Amino acid sequence: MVTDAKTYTVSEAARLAHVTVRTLHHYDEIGLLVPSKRSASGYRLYTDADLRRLHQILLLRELGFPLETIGRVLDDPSYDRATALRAQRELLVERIRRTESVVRAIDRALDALERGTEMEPERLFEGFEDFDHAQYEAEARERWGHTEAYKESLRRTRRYTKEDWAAIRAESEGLMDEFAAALTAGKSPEDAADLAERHRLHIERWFYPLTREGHVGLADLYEADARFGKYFESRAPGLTQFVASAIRANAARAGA
Amino acid sequence: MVTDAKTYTVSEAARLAHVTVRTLHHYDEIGLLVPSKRSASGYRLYTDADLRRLHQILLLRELGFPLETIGRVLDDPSYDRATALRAQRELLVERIRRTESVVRAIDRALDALERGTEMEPERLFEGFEDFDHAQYEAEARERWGHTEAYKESLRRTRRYTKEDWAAIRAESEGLMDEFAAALTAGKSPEDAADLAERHRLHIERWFYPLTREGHVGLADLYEADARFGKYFESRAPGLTQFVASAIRANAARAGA
DNA sequence: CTTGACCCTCACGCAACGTGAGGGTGTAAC
DNA sequence: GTTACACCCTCACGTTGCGTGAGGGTCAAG
Repeated sequence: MVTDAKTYTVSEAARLAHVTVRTLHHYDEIGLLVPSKRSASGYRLYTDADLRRLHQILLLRELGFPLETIGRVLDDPSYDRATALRAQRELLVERIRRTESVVRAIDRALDALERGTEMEPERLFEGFEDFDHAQYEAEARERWGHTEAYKESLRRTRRYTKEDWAAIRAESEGLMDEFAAALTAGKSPEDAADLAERHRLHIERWFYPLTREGHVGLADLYEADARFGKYFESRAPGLTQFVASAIRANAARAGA
Repeated sequence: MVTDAKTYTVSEAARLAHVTVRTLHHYDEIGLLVPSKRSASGYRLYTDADLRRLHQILLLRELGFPLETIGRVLDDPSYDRATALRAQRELLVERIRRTESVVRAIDRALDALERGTEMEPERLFEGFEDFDHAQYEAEARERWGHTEAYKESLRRTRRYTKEDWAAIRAESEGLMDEFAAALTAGKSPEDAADLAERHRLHIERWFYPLTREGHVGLADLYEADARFGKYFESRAPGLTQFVASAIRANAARAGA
């Protein structure tokens, strides 16, 4: 691939992308979008590749993801632009559907107004049940390691109801509780291997196929990502390490 | 109208509207949505009317308006729910169109990827040219006083291009510059009446029919709303009062 | 050289909540 | 009556993602 010689100044890039210069400064500052070049006088110079990354950033931002998450996604070794674009497309289509739902609720409200009747509150707020970002994100975090896995989980989860999500959450929380209990009871990671296996099956059932090798990769992710650490540690100090070790113990005994 | 006996606790209202309890606390705190009742123990109790107001809040929030603006709109004496719903509907439909545009840009990006070609940057970011809230807001501020006027201006402005907006802004800025120059030169508001007339015609041309009486109402708004004050004062100290007085002088001489 | 548009870094401030802390209320079960 | 649990209150620190200057440098045209 030929080196891209065309560059844009910060204001040019901002204008093209419909964002502010300050936004681009900020993204540079936090390492989200660092311009590929700087002029001799220190001016930021953005390349086409930079603009493509910016496009991804704006798509995910539009979908409501926090910048920190966006950065992690884009920097993941398994990140693949085509797959990401497709996934983002699906989420955007879903968003359109929801907005259409809001519009229909407006129509019904206008209708009720003209008839002098009242709408049920639930129907008034249709379309506002935005997908739960925390939920999506927690689950998404378990996916990012595997792009194909992400795709598969998207295929599956798109049809999940609130009840499904509630069940997923209950099951997940239950497993975490049991991990915490095992740790508190002084058990070793090897003793918790069954729990790890159940955890793996939980992901397999609800999200995507997960080999034990993949599970170990996930354990690495748990240890590396401070947000997982925060989640686990809030339950029991040392839980992150414990879960990760249990996962490794599970993989090791399967290999035995 | 019969008094509405049905009430909802804060969590019930939050669940119905798909927002958090904290959000409702916050809205109460800032006076945006104050529950109609409180129980003997101090619990917030929301009525159906409260939920209808919340619906409006969420619609305008969804469209990107700041809460302060939302509050002003809903508290305006000329606020009319049906008209507001219709206007919001139109803005939401526009938003759907823009998101569809984003999706089409994704499709083109995927196409280019498969062909190994590159997209023009402008086309990559199509759909992200979100309507300029500051612009809309500045212009909307000139509308709120008259609901019919708002409707008319919406009808007109929906088809305005970026060039139109640029022209509007240039004209508006130009007028403001001339007002500031007149003030700085020590002219009286009476001497600036012609400018006021041009200002009135500017609004008539781009937004809605504006009588001189209506123009005076606008002058009142300029003086009453701190945000206008901020805008004018940033150009020249005392400009708010000057413009308002010029508008009144213009109306007075037309009556002479 | 001057002017005007653009560039840089630095940094205070804000909107809109999120997340506890600490304590009260209501209801059902024991 | 006590306990447990889910919900309620106010208070308040903190976060995210910029907006808005301040103060000064760069570039190109007149």
